[in-house]
Amino acid sequence: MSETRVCPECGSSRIKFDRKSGEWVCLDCGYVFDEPAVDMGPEWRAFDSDQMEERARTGAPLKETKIRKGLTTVIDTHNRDMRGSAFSPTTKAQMYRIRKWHKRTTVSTSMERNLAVALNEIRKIGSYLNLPEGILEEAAALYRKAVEKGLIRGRLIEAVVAAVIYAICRIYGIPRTLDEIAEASGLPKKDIGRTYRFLVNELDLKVPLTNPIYYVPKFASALGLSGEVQEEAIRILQKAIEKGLLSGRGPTGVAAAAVYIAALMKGERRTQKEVAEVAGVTEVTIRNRYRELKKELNLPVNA
DNA sequence: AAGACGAAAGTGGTTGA
DNA sequence: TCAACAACTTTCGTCTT
Repeated sequence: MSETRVCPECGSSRIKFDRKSGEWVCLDCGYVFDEPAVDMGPEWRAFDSDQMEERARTGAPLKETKIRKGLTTVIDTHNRDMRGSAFSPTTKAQMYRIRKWHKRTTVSTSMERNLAVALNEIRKIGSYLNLPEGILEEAAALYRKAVEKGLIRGRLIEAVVAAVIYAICRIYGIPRTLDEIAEASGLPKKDIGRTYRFLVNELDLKVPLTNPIYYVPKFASALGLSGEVQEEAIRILQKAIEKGLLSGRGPTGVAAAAVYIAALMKGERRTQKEVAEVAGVTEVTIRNRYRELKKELNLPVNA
């Protein structure tokens, strides 16, 4: 949060706070900043989920996400007043307009309710997977887009949320596998995958294919390996990418093999089983990738 | 005895007719 | 909609440390 803001559109530093809309606006080109003008976050910090629950004093109760909590009102269409006599044409027209707007505002709140449930779910999965705040914001934005396009109908909110999070993670290079998302959301992998593909199609998302390098730090730290090993593994992967060895291969398998080899080379040996465990693949896959990498890059692994 | 290796059969998902 | 297909898993026997 620096004081000297610069407009990303035109480079001007003449940024002003617009009280009406509550946003920061560039005076030269009218660019509106994304960030909320007010820090909506809590003034306290929580270091684990227990503290989070303990310290939070706002927000919806976690257990009680009942959709029908609000009362609903419907205006009838009899066009009679309380004594049963018919409305005059003027009143009738007025009532028509009232009904119209009543309906419209009700529809919009049902969307809000949908969004509220989804946001709750996003937070839940996000905290389970330790996702950064910005990613959750992006996920929420994408979900909103999906709702506006009417893509939720006939689908579980949870499934859409999981798919959205998976997509955002891939777009931003946060290494989370479909398996992890499935576990966090309690939904079968199959459903999430299907919904994910649907969203990618409908929303024209451009999702880059996962770079195995993203997984290296994750696996290495889970195995307690040094930074040197990480660097070596990344070097191996870069060479493999140059040689086009990775097409069609699962990114986790390749990353796991690279970490395994790097550990071997740096004398921090881990068994294939251990590596397979943290990577969520089998030993056999690691062996196959290992064989390919060793042969194609003729690596100096003691044999 | 544990880990590494590789062959063979099985599985779930994608693709193209 | 169905069959072919590639990647990956499971299982199991053998070899190495």
